[in-house]
Amino acid sequence: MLENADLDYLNGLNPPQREAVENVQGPSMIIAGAGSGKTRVLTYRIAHLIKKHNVDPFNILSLTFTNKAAKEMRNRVEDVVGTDARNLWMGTFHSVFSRILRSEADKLGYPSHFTIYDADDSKSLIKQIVKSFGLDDKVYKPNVVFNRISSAKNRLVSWQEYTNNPVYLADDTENGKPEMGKIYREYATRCFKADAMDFDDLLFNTNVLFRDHIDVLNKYQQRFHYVMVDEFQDTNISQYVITKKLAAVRRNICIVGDDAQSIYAFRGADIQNILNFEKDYPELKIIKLEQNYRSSKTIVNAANSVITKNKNQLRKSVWTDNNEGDLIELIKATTDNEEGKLVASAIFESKANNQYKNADFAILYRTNSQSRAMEEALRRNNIKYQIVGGLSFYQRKEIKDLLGYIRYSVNQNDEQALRRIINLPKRGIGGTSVDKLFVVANEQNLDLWTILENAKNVIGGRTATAIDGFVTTIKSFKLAVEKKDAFEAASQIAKNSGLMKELYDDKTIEGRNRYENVQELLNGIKEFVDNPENEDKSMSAFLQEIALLTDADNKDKDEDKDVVTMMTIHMAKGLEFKNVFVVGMEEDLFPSQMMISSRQDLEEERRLFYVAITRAETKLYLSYALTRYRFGRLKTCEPSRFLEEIDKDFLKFNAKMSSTPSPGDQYAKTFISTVQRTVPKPPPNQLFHKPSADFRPSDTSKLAIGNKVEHPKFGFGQVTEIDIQGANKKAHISFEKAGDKTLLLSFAKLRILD
DNA sequence: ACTCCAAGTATTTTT
DNA sequence: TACTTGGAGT
Repeated sequence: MLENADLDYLNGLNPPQREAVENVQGPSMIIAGAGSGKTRVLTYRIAHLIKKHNVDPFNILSLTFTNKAAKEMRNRVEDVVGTDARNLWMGTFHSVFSRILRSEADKLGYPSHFTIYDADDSKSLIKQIVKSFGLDDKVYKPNVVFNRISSAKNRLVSWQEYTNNPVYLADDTENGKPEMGKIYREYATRCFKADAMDFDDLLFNTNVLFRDHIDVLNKYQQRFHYVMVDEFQDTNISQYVITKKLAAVRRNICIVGDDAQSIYAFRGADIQNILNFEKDYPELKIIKLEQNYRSSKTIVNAANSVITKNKNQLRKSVWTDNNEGDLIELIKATTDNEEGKLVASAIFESKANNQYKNADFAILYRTNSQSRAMEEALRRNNIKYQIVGGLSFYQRKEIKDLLGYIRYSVNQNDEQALRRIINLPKRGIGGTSVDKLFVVANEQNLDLWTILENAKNVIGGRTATAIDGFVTTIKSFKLAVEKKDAFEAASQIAKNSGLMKELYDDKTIEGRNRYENVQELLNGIKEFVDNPENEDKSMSAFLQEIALLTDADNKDKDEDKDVVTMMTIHMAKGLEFKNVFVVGMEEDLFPSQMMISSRQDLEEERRLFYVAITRAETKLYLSYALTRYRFGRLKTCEPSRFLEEIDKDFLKFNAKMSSTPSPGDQYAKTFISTVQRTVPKPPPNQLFHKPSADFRPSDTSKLAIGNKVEHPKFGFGQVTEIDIQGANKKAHISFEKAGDKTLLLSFAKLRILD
């Protein structure tokens, strides 16, 4: 038996938390409200399994949403149970199952050193396919095609099923993209030929593996006695099926989630998974964690007042014992730049008044492009900051270039890597030649490497010589990668590929930066090799590891720095800050203009707002601008509808708002009175008109009385009058459903129909 | 084959 | 605005 002191960690838990920790046998579902101590519960639960129930860490599988969360949780478990925690199977779905796929790859016809295509690789491959099919890439936009394929895979629809299913074809035809199935097929085939899997394949192929190889499934079912899944609301069907199968024998599965924080439906996440879970496990134990330890009463209640506007949600009431706290401060700015200025000075003041550090502040926004104005203002005020996300380290050109060489040295079938590096640095192998090589490879059904080795048979003089040189280089790299550890091989590749020299010769500031970035990558590889926890020090092991890293995972180096953190709301999920600014609270920006056409999308957007609010511990600021630069043009903005959805009792207007009058100011005034009087919302048909697929704003300068028009929100209507007051041209339009409106032509988005 | 310039187009979120 | 793409010229 264990000493009581060993189970000390149980004492700090409230009753439902404690129940969640102690209830380890059988299936359980923990609905964890924001700030309810979820991570604590999860780590203690794992610790409890190890300490109280003597479970071997090797038999515990814990799946998280980000690498960062996994790392943090492992460390916290280690604090309780010691170094045993290192043997836990802990990581993201993608990283855990890519590891499993790596060791079982041969069963699927893949080599164990298969490449992982990132989204850029996937999209450029799609682009090439669309082009080779002679299709219009304005119709078959890489992004759209990629999302379609991705969502098929996430629902476990293979290209075979896709192309055989008339429903998909009908759907695609209706959308003007009847060739979608053929593209999916070609895409999947090309990935397979390249020994490559994209992100979705990692999960899709795990499903294939478990479906077609019962012995393999069995092995892992026996291995994982206990399965835990964090952020369950963000799982897609593919992930759901994997966990269900893994836990099918022992049924010791624990899922943790919060439907109110589901913000990845756009990527295939399905809240339905939570409901299905109840059906799959009738003996399911449901535990709700509803006490919030993070935020003030004001913040918790404000968040609640917002989320109740959503129709689709599980019943749950989050509450807190914390102080009332300050009111939520509303900041109105004239322009996006002024918004930055006001945020910076609010931070400056708050620091002075409350002895806060920079690290006590976070600025959250809907889109990465909003960081610019904030950055500038903070820099001018000498406030140190860091931006998390955006262009990640591994997405920089110089890094991708070197990784391209490394990837191709590991896997000569990696088509996308080859395309990137074959003429880099310039060696006289142009696009036409490369295309020709691909065509020949296809015709003779040979792999590209073979064609390259025998280039003389395919292509003339100079180019063939250049290709020979390239092949020789790669052969030496191939040898290095096979014989040496990752660091030695990478150093050799960096030097002998000519990439380093080219960067070194570039003496501009950006050039210096790029050179340093490559150095940093090499340092990273050195660290990887020197880390005793990594048994496999090969280049291909390193590639596997970094393919799934994101910017957020890399930032722990700077964690002790005293800086203001800026990031998108998506990236902020799971984090908390004393003071939070949510900026850009404007219609069409937040909620995003692409998310207002359906109830479901709007609800996801509202959950995103809920996530943003609940990041704050003591004080929340919401800001909006009346005008903002978008696509290089100044746009007039309306305050976000979400502002009206917060119970007015929790709001306070900032006294030092901009005094400069501006054309959009009327909107702010009407809005203020709206907030104070809680005026009824615009009728739903106004909000939920779905713009036609081909909606594109017309040039409204030619707009005339009698024109029929379409407006993205108001729907169809007819122009009844046009009046010009100075520079302002207004059109009176009678809409079929939304009634009569007067619109400023300088910013109304109208499509002229006749 | 490469370089440069003009024109076009895009900004939602990410493992 | 800022990046990518396509075309012309070398």
